[in-house]
Amino acid sequence: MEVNNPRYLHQGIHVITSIFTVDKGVLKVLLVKRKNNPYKDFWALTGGALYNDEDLEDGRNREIYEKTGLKKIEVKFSKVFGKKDRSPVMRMIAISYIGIIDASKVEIAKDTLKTSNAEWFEITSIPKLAYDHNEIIEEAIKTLKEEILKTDLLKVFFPNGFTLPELQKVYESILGKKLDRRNFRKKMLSLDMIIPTEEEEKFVGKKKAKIYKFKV
Amino acid sequence: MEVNNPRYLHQGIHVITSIFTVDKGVLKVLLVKRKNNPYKDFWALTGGALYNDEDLEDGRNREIYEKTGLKKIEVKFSKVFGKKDRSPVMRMIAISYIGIIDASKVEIAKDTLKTSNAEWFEITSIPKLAYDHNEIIEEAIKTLKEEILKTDLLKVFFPNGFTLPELQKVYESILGKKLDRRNFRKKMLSLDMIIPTEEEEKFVGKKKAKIYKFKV
DNA sequence: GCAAAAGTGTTAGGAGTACACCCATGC
DNA sequence: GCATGGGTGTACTCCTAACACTTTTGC
Repeated sequence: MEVNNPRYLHQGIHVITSIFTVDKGVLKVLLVKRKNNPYKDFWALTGGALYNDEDLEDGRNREIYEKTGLKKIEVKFSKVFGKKDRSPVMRMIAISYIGIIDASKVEIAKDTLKTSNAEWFEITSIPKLAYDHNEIIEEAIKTLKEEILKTDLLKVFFPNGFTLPELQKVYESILGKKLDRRNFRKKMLSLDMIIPTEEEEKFVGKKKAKIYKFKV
Repeated sequence: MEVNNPRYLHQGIHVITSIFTVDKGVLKVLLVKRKNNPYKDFWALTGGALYNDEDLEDGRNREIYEKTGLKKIEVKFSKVFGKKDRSPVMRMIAISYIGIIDASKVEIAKDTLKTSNAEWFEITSIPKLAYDHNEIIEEAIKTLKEEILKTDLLKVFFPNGFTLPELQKVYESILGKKLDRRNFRKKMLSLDMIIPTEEEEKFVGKKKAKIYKFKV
């Protein structure tokens, strides 16, 4: 490879994570406000340019940390975006991931080196974003809906266990549709992903539900 | 983004396609022999570095063309490879795709600007390849097995239609296992991907099989 | 006793898998 | 008539989806 061929110069890799949460039954995505050009003062997904001395996964985690203060987020790959003009500065490829956290349990840094704000936006009211991030979010939402049916991504909401009705509400919020209680229960138990505990809910003005946990 | 931050410099994107074929019931992958460093005289998958003035898909097609003379290959995305040291020259991310062609119907250029040879290798006897291409092929084979069950990638073998036993043999070669004739037929017909024609096989010393075509 | 939410079982349809026999052809 | 390979049907299992009644609790 002729490193100095001008056609190879000035290329980079964006590592971008669509971080979701469910807040009072509503699916939201975390957006940060950019301090710098390009797209100064635009809202954007968390992410940025990969360094040339770090693995892809490390760069992604670093970007999440730098722009939100969050560490150790479990993510899944979503898609690659490679239009030549997707960045106005230079040629950037984007590798897109999804993650999900419990917004009520974490503190998001609102003012960082590169961001002046951070907010949770309902996915039905996302503003015009920097770069092609609107398109990236759309694909990320599709990936999210597929992944929660195959993995235990949602365990972040229930570090101390959950009742099946609670879990079902989170699924319904993300999938955007009602599920049948009996079928949901059957499905979850058949996936071999959760186990019942001896505990029950407390202090509720109704029948107490049994508490489950995700398997380790 | 500070374009001149040294940590952003010298990065590039490999666009790599594992091109498969089935030849006399054996799954093979196309490898080319490199003329230049790094990995001079090593066998490698078809692919190379993306230019900074072309879309990802265009770069992938250009690389296939430059290294094999092939045009218009339909491909599917496989995986991203992002270890920081996967190239000894500079930091390169690899975007990996799969494709499949009928080796008997195309002429592969054996001597190009960057390659001194091109051969079909059985996937059970692949040599030590350039870069991390051995790992990329392994993942590509997984992707291939998934995709042929969901898409009409195999239509390249049958431009003039096919009988179900013929099609089944190709599936068996790729999946590496025998399939039940009755179940295969049911599955194929239920996928709504093929349609029967009025024709039959000719000149065979046995019962004539009906000829099918892939839907447009 | 009543409102609120949890828990439970059955049935029907579709997909996958396993398996055995008859049919058309060329020799 | 026999060897070769094509064509077909049935039964079982599993998963999905639709659907209604009973139980526990707090007030």
